[in-house]
Amino acid sequence: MNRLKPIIINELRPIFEKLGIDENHWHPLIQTSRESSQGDLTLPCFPLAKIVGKNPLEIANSIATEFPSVASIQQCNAVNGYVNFRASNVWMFEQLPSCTDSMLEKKQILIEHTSANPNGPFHVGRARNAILGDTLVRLHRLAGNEVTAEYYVDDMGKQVAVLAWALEHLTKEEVDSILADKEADSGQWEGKTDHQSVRWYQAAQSLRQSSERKDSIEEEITTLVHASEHGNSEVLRQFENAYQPVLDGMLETLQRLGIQFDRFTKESTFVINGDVATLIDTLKKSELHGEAENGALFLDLEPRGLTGKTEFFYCRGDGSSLYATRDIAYHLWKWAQSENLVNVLGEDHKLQAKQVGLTLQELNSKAPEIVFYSFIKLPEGKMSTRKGNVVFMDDLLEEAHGHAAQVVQELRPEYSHEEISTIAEAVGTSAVRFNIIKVSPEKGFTFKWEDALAFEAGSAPFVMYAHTRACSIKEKVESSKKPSTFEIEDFTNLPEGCEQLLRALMLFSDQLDTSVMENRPHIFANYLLQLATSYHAFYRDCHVLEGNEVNTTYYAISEFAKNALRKGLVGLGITPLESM
RNA sequence: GGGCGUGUAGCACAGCUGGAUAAUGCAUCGGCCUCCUAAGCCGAAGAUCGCGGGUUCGAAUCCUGCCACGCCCGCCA
Repeated sequence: MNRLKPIIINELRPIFEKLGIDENHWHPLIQTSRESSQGDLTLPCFPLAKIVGKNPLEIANSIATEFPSVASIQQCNAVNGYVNFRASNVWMFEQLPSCTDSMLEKKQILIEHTSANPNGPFHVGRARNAILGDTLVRLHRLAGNEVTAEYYVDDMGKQVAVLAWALEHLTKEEVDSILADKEADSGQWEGKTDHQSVRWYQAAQSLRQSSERKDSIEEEITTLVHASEHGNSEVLRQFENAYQPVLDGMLETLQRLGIQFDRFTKESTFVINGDVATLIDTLKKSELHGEAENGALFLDLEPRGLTGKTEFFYCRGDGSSLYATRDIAYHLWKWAQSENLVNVLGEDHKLQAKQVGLTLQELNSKAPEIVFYSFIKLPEGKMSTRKGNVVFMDDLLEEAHGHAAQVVQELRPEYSHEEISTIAEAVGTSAVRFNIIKVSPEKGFTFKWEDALAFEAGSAPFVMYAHTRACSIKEKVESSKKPSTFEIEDFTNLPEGCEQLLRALMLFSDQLDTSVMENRPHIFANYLLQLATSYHAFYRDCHVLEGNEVNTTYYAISEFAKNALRKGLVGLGITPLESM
């Protein structure tokens, strides 16, 4: 309804000039109505009462009385000190072709997300990052922004080192015997590289903890880590051979969720090309610079507002860099690639991100925008690969597919196996995505199968179904032979469901823009539920096909809604289906 | 101990730059397929918005104290 604002403001201007109230006072008061039954936009007059020394009810009344009659506004009335404006049906109908267009200025943006260590299969704990990140990518694209989706590959450091060490030193038999006391692998994912490699990683983790060899193993791993951090190309190649198959497996899983990346940037890049060394030299010259007894270097960020432990270490005593140091080098590089940066990070990275951001500012660069999210827990508690307390994304998606197939089978027994499988895949993956994306990221999230696989109202299939109904109408209209048509000429008295849908469509760009501006996809997800609900109401009240007659007005509205639904679904990474 | 976040019906969740009767879904109870796909629609019931103070014409929303839960406070990544 933001498109209605300029119209209203135009008409209000002379009225407020007469009242002697400055634009700065009344302009920002105009807001979307809380109660849509009252109107579309509302102007509360309470704050104005003080300025002119009048009763707010009086002010509201006089504004409403003086408000001229305009084609775009159906109604302007005063209630309890509020002035309510209601858009006219004709105006809304005219707006339909452009209702999905974002009103924001287009920008260039680099979104880094997921960036999970390639040391094992994707689990649902990591899924929130990937789904949140990918949805942001999609919504920014829907809003017309030029987006690069980027994955930062952690190709050095301890986790990869452990994996590389294990692959070099352990045979399959050794791995099997070390993991023998663990729950047996179902074997379902035997052919998938990430599931294979993770067994070596787990075996190594087990040895590091309890075997007699643990000290020597630790030493070997530490040697590898340090070699990688000094840019040792042979070790880095060994690492790559270890992690690449795992990463490929993870990406395969993500692909199934519709998640893809434009670019992969390796952490080691900035060690090898000297950026990290240059950065360390620069930081040494900072006025915040400090040095520990063993030669390790830090920045004291206290003067920049950090509290608690304010030393931020960027260089070890042996001269090697730390993860955060490389991250800063990476960010300096990213700023050269794009005007806007967004990172998606777990809440455990808050302090780290603060340190990186402050240091970037210290270097006359900027801190990126960051979307933080809380972790996904399981009902049994925190997810932990070591304890085997994980739900693998592959298992989840398989389960979702199976469950969806069962539902389709029951609901549409006439469909072929292939049709059922296609629908089940779309419904299953979409439901998983939607289940995670519809809640605000800072909210703690407990993963429950029953929620992920709930296909009723409030879920992805609910929205998909609205789209399907619209597709079905289109097909019926197109296949009916030379239907007679009629259109509605009087828009003043449309059925409730029709008005509701028009109103919902008018909110598309508002909601998309807010969602994109604030980087909060759940806003748009919830809006899409509202849009679907409204379409169902329209479907209930307005029949496009009545006998052999096509109501072209309704048909036009249905088509615009179908388009909006499709765009919205794609924006959330949900697969729009023609039939389901 | 310090920092950040969360606390809204039985469950889950929206609303948080202060505004009207706190929105939605699940679960519960009742109704709708001779009518474009019932994965839908209609209705009922269900909320001391964690607790206490404060600011205000007006507080779920802002301030403050307390309580509960989560995350962080590595020369790890």
